[in-house]
Amino acid sequence: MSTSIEEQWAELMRGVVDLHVADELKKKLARGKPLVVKAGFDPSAPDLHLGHTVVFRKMRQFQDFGHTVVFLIGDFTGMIGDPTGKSATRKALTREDVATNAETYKRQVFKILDPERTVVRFNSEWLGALTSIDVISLAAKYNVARMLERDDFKNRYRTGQSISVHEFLYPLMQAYDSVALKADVELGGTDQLFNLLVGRTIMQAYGLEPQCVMTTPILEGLDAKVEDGKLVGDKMSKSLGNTVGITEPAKEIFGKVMSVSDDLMWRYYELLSTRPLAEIAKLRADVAAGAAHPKAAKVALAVEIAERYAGRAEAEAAAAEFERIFAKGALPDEVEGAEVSVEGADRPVIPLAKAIASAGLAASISEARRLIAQGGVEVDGARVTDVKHELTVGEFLIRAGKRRFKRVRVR
RNA sequence: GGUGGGGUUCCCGAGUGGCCAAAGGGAGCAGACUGUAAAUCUGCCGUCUCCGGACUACGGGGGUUCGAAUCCCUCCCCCACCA
Repeated sequence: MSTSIEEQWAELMRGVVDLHVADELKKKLARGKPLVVKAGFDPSAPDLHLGHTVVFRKMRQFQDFGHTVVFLIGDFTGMIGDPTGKSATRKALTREDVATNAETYKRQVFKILDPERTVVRFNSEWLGALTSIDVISLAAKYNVARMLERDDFKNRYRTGQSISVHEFLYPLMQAYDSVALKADVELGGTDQLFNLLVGRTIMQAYGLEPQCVMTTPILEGLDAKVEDGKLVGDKMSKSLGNTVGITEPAKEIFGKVMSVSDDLMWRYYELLSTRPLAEIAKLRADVAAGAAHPKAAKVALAVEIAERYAGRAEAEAAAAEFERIFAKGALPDEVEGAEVSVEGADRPVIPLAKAIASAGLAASISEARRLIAQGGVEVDGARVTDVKHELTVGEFLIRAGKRRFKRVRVR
């Protein structure tokens, strides 16, 4: 806790979208006592990606300044189901599921968080103990008009779509978590703003000092692009296939980060890098002025991220291999093997297109033919453009496109 | 419950009897260029092929027709507005 409040402040505000209320937070920090920083997570199967890490990084910053982070697993609220549209009744998780998922969370999340300063809690602990009377008196502390201010509810109410009564209970339960934990700060994505603010109101109703609320942005997916000077793109999400999972191998993490557009790179720098903002700003200015190379900047970012989740040696190896394959056009470290059979004893050959398809280098023979015709195929280092090319018995190194290689044995 | 609008190739979306393997966009892939799997440009983008073609495809099933994604019947599923 030797860091000055001013220094803490600058880092803590980094990448933050909403903060309620700045003065209160300053006051809390000024007391010099470790704050209780809470963030809640759904107990369904966690498969964390970089998008989730934005809030984890913010949690880590608090830890680095000596504060205590409560990693709250919403096993009880998970049973209510987050009120988001009509997403069919979610299947209830068993106690074992929750326990397994919690372990998975820990394994992944401690790549970022400091285990020493993290307290893992489950909200069934206190929510499960509430009686009906308790729940009703909790419900009495908030009113429907304000509940309907939430965008999601507002829209559904306006258009006459259904809002189940229990959905109103979800934010209240989440708020009660803050009461139970006496949270000083609650963190969440911008989509959580309303729920987090309910926490403030409810805490006050229980006679507690209200928590401060801080939201972090929803990270754009790998495919985000810049149009008219603005970053546009969907959020990073598993179902959109534009994620980088934090348990992926270094090679994947590195390659995926490298595939991000130059514009998006700066956004990732801001939200995912641990480098000081001033340093990033300088790097960006240097790149813009031609004094620094954008590729070098991207490599540095990709290494930083890959290193954090896959280890230093792995990250460096991934970077080296990337350079070798894409910049110099050399072979990857390991080339997978595949076996294909010739057409028959009387004709001991196989059309190249067919070999490519059955070796799994192309989805179909037609696709393999196109690939050949377009000049995307090399056999033992020599480009083959003849669609009718045939391979005889033997072993060949086949390259299909830029990054698919296989050592194919024809027999 | 009533009324209206829909379900098309990976996604969005045009097509309302033959010129439709089906416009356009996105995604994806390849090539060129480069600074990278950025950006940009060009091309490809159902399957199989003895490269002549053949086959499969427009929610499911049935029918009309020489011929249907397009017309008719029926079933299933969505969405919008009204109560």
